[in-house]
Amino acid sequence: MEENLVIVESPAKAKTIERFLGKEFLVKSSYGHIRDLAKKNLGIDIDNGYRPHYIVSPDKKKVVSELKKLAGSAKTVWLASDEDREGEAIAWHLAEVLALDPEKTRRIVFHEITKEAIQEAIKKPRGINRDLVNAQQARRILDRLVGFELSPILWKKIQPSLSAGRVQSVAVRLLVEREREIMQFRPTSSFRVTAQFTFTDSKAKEHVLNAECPTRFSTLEEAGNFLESCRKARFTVTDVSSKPAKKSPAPPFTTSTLQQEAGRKLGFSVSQTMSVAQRLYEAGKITYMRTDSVSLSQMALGVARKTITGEFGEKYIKTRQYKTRSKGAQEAHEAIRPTYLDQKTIQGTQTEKKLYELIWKRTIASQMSDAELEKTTVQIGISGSSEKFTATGEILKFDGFLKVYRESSEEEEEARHLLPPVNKGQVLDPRQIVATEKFTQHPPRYTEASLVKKLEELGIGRPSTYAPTISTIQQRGYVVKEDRPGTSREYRVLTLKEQQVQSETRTEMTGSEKSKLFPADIGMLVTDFLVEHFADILNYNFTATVEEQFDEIARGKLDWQQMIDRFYDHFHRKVTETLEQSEKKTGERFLGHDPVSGEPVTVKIGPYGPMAQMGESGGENKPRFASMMKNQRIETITLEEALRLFKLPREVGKYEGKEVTAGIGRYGPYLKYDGKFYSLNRKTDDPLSVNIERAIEVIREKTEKDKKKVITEFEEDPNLKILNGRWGPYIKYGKDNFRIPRDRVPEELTFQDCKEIIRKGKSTGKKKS
DNA sequence: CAGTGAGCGAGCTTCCGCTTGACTT
Repeated sequence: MEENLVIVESPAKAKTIERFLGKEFLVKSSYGHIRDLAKKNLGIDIDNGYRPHYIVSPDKKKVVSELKKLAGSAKTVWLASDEDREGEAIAWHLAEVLALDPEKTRRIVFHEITKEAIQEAIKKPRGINRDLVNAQQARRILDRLVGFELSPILWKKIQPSLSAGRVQSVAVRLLVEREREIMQFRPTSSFRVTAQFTFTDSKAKEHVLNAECPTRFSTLEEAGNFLESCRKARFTVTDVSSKPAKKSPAPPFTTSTLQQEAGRKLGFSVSQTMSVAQRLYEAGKITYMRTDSVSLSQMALGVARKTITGEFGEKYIKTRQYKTRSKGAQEAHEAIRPTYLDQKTIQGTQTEKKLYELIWKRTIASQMSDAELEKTTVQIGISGSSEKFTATGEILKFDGFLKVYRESSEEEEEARHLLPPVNKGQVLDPRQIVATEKFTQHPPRYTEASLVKKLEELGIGRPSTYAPTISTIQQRGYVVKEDRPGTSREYRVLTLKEQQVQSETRTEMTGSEKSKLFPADIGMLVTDFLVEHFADILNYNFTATVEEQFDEIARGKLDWQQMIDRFYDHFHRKVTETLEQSEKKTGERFLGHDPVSGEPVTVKIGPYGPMAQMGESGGENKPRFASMMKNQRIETITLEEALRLFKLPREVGKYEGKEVTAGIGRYGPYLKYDGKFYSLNRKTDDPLSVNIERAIEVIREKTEKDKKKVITEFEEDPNLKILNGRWGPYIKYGKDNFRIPRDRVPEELTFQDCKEIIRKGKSTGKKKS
């Protein structure tokens, strides 16, 4: 029996700490929260002071019973969960569920995982901070109330299975509003003039100097006039000035900045970054990856100094301690850094290595000297004109941290080079002067990582929820992540060369997008609905406002039930009102009349997604319906595009004497042949124009695949089959599926074998909550 | 992997934040 049981949140942390504490200490993990509100009937007794009804989460039953046993036999139980609101609540739930005797229970916290810090913590135990626990309960209850009262309104008024919440609904709103800005955006153009000059120095060496006119000309005519005025002009250097500049490194990684940089530099998605980081953490290579803190431990700072001295020398060192500036940060952990900073690389997969090296570089760079630059500006006068040209250059005097790490924004900057040695008074020869038409850009669409950044700035969501939030809004269909091709656009160019001005038109690609988040129709509809009825919750400051109140609760200045009551009173009234009064929302938009029948054509969200309708329900003729295509949007589809949809399903041709038709169904575009359905490729096949050759190809491919799908069929019972599925072979019996034991060969199973497996094994399907 | 249509039925869906494996129809 162990004298002492220490409980932390993460098993990897438990392993490390156990090494520091010695034999009398057994360190175990709770795997995060062990209890949560019951899912049935809200899990909150509203009439009894919002009393929460907690139950042990099904997947935590095992952990809890093990901890209970160990706690019973230990002399002292040390609750060492994180020092933030959630951590305090975990400690409290543990004390409750394990029925810990207060006499033998101690609450401790440490900020670094080092032997000293932990031993220090053991010397200074305290009790559980009930105010902090209450702040967490208020947070939890508020989120449950909002989520479980808003979502059912959406099921009734818009579509089943939709969801709304304090965090996700605001995330979608950000995307919807940005998309609307982009839709309304009209680019304007102006002309940018650049010049290439040459001159020879005293040693008769020729140099090239690139310069730009700071004035933008709004029309082709103005740009032309300017070039005309340059035709016979003299160009003289009127001023050369230099000034020093500095660049400082970025702070070490937090969850959010790691996600951003891994996205930009390595092309990782937010969830990919987190799972690679998790593996690095579990292998002991990096510190905890869900953190909002930018601070480094004293120990880490020391090792950083040593490593930098060894790698680059003394003058590259500048020890810095960063302070977090993001709202609502709780800083229970360190920044994300390598556990051993003297390890520049590690063993592992390619992705693990890449992410580790990124973290190493960022951490080391944060402790290095500023880069020193010299910025030079050259002014060039034009005779007979008040306009001028300027040339700028940058020289790196001392690289400092840039030796190891550049933020992506710095990388993207044009590589500025050294200017040629010009002096004031130097006369320049114009080789060519070019006026190019440039268009203004619409505001950028969000990527996964830039959305996380925005949420963090607004104080919405936590490091542990950024990745899940991003996937939830995609799963609900509110948002899609995709690439979109650009369109070509013409732009005009004027070139002055050898005293001649020439005009031409060129084309460029514009507006192409890669891995961007686009709101779908349902996301726009739900957002509009929520903003209309629950403006306060959809407000970007809602979280910040309630966070202030949670903080007051944590400081013992506000009663949590009072706070919730004040919120719920107003909120619930709005809920009832909306359920009673608001109409079902379909986002219907009228497009025009069908030129053939004269029937009205509308688009809206139907029970199976966005659809077009011709004719009115309840009118003389039954209305016709057609699903919209994946790339069409209710807000932007035209009458012509909608009319084309009604041409489906259409006959494609004949194959072996039987008719092949094409249409769009619930699961995308399809072919129908001989009573069976064949999916078309969403991206490359268009059911409106697909030809019979392609159709036959699709049908043949599918037939081939289906042949391989069935491994065995039984005469004894046609309901029983051995099939090849997504996760390998399995047994299908009626509606239920069964796994095949690992030691059996699927091809050799007999009817009796299968019956046996079915009898023994319970279905792998449907899980109970 | 399967399923391809426009409201009968019965009952379910849903939130945010902590944390990892188990194992998907």
